[in-house]
Amino acid sequence: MNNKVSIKDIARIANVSIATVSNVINGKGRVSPNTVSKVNKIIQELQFVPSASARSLKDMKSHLIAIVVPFLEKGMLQDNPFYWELVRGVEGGARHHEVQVILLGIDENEDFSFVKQRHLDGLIVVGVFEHTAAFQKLLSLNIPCVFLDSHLSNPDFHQIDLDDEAGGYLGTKHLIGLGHKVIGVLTGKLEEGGVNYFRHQGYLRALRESGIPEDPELTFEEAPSIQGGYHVAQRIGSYKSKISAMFAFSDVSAIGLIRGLHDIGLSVPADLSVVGFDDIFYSQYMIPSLTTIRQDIVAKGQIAVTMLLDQINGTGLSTDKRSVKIPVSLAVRQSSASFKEI
Amino acid sequence: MNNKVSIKDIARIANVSIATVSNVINGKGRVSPNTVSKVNKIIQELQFVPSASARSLKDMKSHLIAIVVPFLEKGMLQDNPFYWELVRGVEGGARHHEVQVILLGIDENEDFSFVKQRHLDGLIVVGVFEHTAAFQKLLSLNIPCVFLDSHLSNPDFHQIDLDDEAGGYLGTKHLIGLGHKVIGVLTGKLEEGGVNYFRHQGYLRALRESGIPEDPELTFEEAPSIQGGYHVAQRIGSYKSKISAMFAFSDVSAIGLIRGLHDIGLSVPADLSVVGFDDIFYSQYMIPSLTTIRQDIVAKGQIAVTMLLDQINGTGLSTDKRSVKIPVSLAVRQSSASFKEI
DNA sequence: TGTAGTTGATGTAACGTTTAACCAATAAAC
DNA sequence: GTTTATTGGTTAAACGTTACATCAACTACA
Repeated sequence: MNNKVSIKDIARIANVSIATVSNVINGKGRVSPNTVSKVNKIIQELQFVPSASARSLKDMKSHLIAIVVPFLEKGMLQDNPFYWELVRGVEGGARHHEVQVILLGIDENEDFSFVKQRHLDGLIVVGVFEHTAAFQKLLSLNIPCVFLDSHLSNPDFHQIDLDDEAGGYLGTKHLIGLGHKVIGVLTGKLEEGGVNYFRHQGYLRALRESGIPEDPELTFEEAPSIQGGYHVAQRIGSYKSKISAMFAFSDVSAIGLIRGLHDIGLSVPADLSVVGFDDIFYSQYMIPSLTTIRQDIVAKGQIAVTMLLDQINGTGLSTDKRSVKIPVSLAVRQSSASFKEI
Repeated sequence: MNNKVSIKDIARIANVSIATVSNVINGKGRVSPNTVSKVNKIIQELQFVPSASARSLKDMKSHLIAIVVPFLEKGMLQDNPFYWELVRGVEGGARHHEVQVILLGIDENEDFSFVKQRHLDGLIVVGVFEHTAAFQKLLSLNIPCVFLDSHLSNPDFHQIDLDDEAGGYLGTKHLIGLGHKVIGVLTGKLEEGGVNYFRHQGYLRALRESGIPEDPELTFEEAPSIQGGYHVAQRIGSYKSKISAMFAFSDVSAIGLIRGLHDIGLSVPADLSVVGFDDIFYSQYMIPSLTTIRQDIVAKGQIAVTMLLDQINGTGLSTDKRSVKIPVSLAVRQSSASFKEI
């Protein structure tokens, strides 16, 4: 009843050509003020909305972007609120710029055919590292991308990264400052060039700086999930006498860790200090509230959209700001406390 | 370099007409096995992918669905992991059926023009109630919708609802069973016909059943956010002597509540019992772990996709299963305990 | 008075598909 | 040996836009 009205109908009713209608819609070409308002009125009345498919067929642009996030488990997006905050930022940013966002999970051998298929204007890619097959395929697509948390070495890529090394350093330094000497890290997978790698580098730097020798046994490469954290807690039980603090490279794993410790009778921060990473929204509401490395995730999503759109539209002084490094800060809360000899 | 290959190129190289190529792609029409394989080979080689815009221009289908969720704050999706779990379910379901998902936040006066514009095949709508302007506009779009948590009275609509009344009843009954008699509820907005309304009805039924008189002062209509919960805790402080248990109609508000109580020196469950609603992933890991009304949010998202696609494709025995009511269950954990006279 | 420029508008090709209508050749039926 | 089906394929129109080329009518200018 209402979805069949096209530019042709408008033209017929307004007694002008479709070209004129098109011009009115796009504010291009030359058309008299009278005609403009006449056409616009009819457009209003008929609730005409130009067809996106027809448009993209013409100009090969879709005004669609996608946020691409790798699966961790098979076929399911990661159950980490971090992504939701990111997505919220992206959605908000996109909404300002009148583009829409497709949400896409990918696994290692994604072929990205949907990109061509839908003529996607650009991609916001989260956590895809340089040496992966997925990354190579992404490059061969030859479309605007903004890489988040990917730490690409090539400065030509548009990317937004946290200062992960600084984050790792900051958290560790904080614990050292509290008197802790045996500090474990729950890193997640330590791929060279990945976020966890850099955080770990920061951790090592802080240790060196304070003359604390590195103990490889203190690095737990468990999955950065809530369950991962929980499991590590069990293993820490046996190190009880040694480890007095843990630095988890994500808030969710810190949460799992704290709960796991609780379940084996260790309480935070009395028995063990814990520092997280990300500052997801309820870190400050949990009990104990979580000391963590703070980043503004929502803002990150918003910036990503802006960068992507600059790139797509060729606007923006993109030459300078290809690579954005977001600073981190330390949010000191209740989960970390001074070292006390037991 | 690689994105300009069209059906025409395939046709030229294979020495057949574009119609034949189209037939091969869609498995329609009559075409000899030889030709099929010849064409397919070339498609492979050239990495041809049919253009979605051209397709939808023809058949007015986009193979795109949207998940529509109302803003709470202005212009930003709600910071509640509940939505992320839902979105994860939807993405997973959609992926199985080769459709893609657009994520859309709306405010009260959304005009939904993007639906026509993009020829969206269908919508998964979360928490839009019957009497709202948005709902009316949605109806006038005349496209397949599945409504989640909307409790529409008209049985013709495709909808998935929780048995919210039962949830409200279950949680309250649990607290009563523990000996609590003065039980507050943190409801969120109590619009008639909304989820909170039904949960509240369940609460009232449980009270009646146990001969406990309703006290309107015990119903806190604060925002169902983590901050909302936190604020209510302050107000409860003054009721301290009265209230011995709180039932929050979302896990996030329960989290805020517990934290708020903690900050005014009340601990859960020693001083007050708290029950939540939703069972988001974090609830079982927090300290104390949260007694809550459990629903499988991810599954809800998956079911929604299936229902929507049945409706779109006209497949499915949709006549029977227009309206799905999902059962709830009680997950008893640590945040609720027996009533003790102080 | 002719030339040039401007304004407002039109006609039409093109984008990449799908599909209905048509057709030639071969096989089957009587 | 003519009709009738079936097989394998082609042609061309249509979907809703945009953009280029064209044009008629004025206005300005020398």
